[in-house]
Amino acid sequence: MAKIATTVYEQIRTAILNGELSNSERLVEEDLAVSLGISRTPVREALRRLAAEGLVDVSPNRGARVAEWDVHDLREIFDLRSILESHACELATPRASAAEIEFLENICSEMEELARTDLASDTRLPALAAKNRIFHSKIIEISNSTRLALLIETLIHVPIVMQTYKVYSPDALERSLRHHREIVNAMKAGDEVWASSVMRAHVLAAREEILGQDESE
Amino acid sequence: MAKIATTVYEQIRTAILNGELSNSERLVEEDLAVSLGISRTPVREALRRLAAEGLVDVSPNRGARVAEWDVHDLREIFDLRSILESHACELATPRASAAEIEFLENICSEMEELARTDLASDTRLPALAAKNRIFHSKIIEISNSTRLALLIETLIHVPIVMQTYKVYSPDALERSLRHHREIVNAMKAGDEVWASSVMRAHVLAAREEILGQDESE
DNA sequence: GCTTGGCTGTTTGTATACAAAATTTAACCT
DNA sequence: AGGTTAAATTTTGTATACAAACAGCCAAGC
Repeated sequence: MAKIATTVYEQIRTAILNGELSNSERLVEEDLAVSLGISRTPVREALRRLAAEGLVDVSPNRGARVAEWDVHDLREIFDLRSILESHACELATPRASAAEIEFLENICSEMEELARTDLASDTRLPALAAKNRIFHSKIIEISNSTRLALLIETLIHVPIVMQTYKVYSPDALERSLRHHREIVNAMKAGDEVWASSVMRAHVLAAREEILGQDESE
Repeated sequence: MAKIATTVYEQIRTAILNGELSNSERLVEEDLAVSLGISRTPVREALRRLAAEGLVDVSPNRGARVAEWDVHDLREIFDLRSILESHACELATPRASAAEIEFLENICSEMEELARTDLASDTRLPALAAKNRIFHSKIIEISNSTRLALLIETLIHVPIVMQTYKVYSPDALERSLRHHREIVNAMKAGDEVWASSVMRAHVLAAREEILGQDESE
């Protein structure tokens, strides 16, 4: 029952992230409002929030379009993620409690289990992506830096993370899961240099996996 | 004239940054609107933008307050700045043209000149802070990464940078200027590791200079 | 005396109405 | 026919009006 503006924000957001709104499509406030059965005011607020996040571009008096990113943008995003998430690891390592380590280990086990089984099911990839997201979020949470969390948040657009697993080869997937394990082991050992290095490699490996695919298009 | 929302956004922003709106003061939409002679709508938009930037906190149905930061927040900000700005240096170094290097050298000279003279004038510190900002911005611009620029932008709240120079001892000021020179030299030499290392040190030194003062309060 | 419940005033959230700007359409002139 | 201008339509920006949520307060009950 929360604010309509928040609801519509999430709706538009997921619509963009699922590719339902295609390339640089215009987002007319009135149209969105009537199609959602509400007024322009909350639509407007939602669009501004999306603009602040970089998911849509707005020009004065000319309205909003869904933002577009090319290979260069993706490189930037993964570069920055690799830096910021490895920093999160560095901060998190000396702070992580035994319970938190265990939590991360459980995620690892669950993901490994998912990867082994259910190869046919099309719920497998979304499930893996969701667990992956929890894993990374947890480390950021442990790092206990609100601003760092905020920066990474604005950088990670879920659809990309989602697609990550879509294009993953079985080999890349296994490497990814091994990275997760290694990160937790490093944190458990209290070795923040080790942990942050693996995280850096982890994100950069994902970058190459995705960009390799993209360039073949 | 341009959009009222943008104007009022800038007004509130500078008011906050100049400390005219004190500690976690409530920002009532109606009050701001009447005091500016406009309606609530653009005020609302301005407040949301400021919230996205982290300059104000808004709670649902409870309105906006100016955000507050403590020593811990400042540590976070400078830590992240040190990482991101040093990354900017790394990216900028192989890209910098001769003209851009010269531009940076000129800024260095101008700042050194300012530091030497005008010791009494109270325009000296604002002038130094302004040049300092241009120096850092230029490097970020050369790095040619829009997202990186965006992240740093959201991190740097001008008042803090301003205060930086206010609390600087003559010794710290000289070190800061020498850092700038060294950064440019490293970039000129095409040594991105050198350049980014100095930048990292530069920002971390600023952090200690400021936090040392803050903790004595 | 302390808590609890509802009342009132204030403030935010949403809807609608109107004004300004931009884009499209159409007509006009050469 | 082509291009230029002017009206018409669409769309954003701002103002206002109304509804819902919240905060403070007083009174009633335990």
